[in-house]
Amino acid sequence: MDKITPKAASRKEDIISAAITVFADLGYYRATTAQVAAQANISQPYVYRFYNTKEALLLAALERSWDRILQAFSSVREKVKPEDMETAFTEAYKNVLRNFQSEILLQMQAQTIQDPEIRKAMQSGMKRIRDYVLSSFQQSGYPEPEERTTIFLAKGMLCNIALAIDMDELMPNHL
Amino acid sequence: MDKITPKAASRKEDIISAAITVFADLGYYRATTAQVAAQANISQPYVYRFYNTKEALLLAALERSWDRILQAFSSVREKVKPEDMETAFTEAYKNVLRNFQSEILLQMQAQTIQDPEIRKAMQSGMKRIRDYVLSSFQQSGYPEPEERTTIFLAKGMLCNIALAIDMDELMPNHL
DNA sequence: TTCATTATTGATTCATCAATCAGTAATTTT
DNA sequence: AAAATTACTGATTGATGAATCAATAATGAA
Repeated sequence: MDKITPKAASRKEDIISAAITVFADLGYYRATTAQVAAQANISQPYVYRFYNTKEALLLAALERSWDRILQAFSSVREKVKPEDMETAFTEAYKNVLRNFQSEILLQMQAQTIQDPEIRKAMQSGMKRIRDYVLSSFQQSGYPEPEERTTIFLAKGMLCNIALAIDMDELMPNHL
Repeated sequence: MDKITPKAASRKEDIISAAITVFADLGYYRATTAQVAAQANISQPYVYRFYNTKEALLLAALERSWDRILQAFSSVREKVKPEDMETAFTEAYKNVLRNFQSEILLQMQAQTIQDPEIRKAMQSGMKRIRDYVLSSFQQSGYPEPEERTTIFLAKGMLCNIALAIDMDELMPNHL
């Protein structure tokens, strides 16, 4: 039956946090479940009580990282005047980069993993973000919202890279 | 003394090609030197006659991938009128993506590898490209060449991602 | 307190892989 | 054709890691 007790639920969260840190730092394939366990202060086998495979853990970690970005944008959309939408989104993303670097690095890792399950997760995450940004730009009455969305996303991706390889010169000016 | 015979030089190239394919496909850490060797039709130990470590092989592969892009741009710059520069660069990059997908995927992999040697290689590769594009845009008399270079690179990076996760909707229109 | 459920781990397994070594074939030089 | 150099491989090693199992501790209910 395996009921989900509060304690177990919080363990799951701990493990995801640990996985994000370790995977981002070492790379998914090089990182070991033992390192994730250590980071979460539990034993290696116990990880498998919550995630049946290393890949399931990666998927959970990715889900959190996509939720994070969407959450950041959606908390902005309520508060801000239409004409400030893009600037506000940019600020929101800057904060995600500052406070959740590892989640972004993890996404970058996952971009190049060819496994179908991972690929699906990345596609759907990317689509959620794009759709949200596009519809926000449309609602804000921006001209050429598609092109503007593309450029917004493109700058975001360049930003990720600048962060990952530690090259400030690469950062888009205002980001 | 280990003189470099023509045969050895061509073996080195074969191994790099094989490494690019295998690393891009499986990921650097998951890929094995035996798989690289198989792809190059040689035995696994023989790889080590040319590259002393797996990482040295990755560095060589990365160098080729950066050279490829610079080569593509520089062969364009000679042939094209200043006002067509950006469009021509875009076309040139499109061709690289078409014909050397694996090299791009490999670069994406390397973006998230934290090792100092790899990081240095990525920084210097990225810098070479950016400097070349920027100076080309400047020579072409484009207004705001920095901003234009940034957007050009940003769209390129988004393009890479669209390729990697197989999402055509993400592709910048004209690319 | 006893029983049941939930939380957790030590020890192990089986597989895999980077790197080395010690040697054999092929080719070139003399 | 012998010697020397270059090309190449089989076998091995030592380490490591995902996943499983069998068990023990802790917690809560009856």
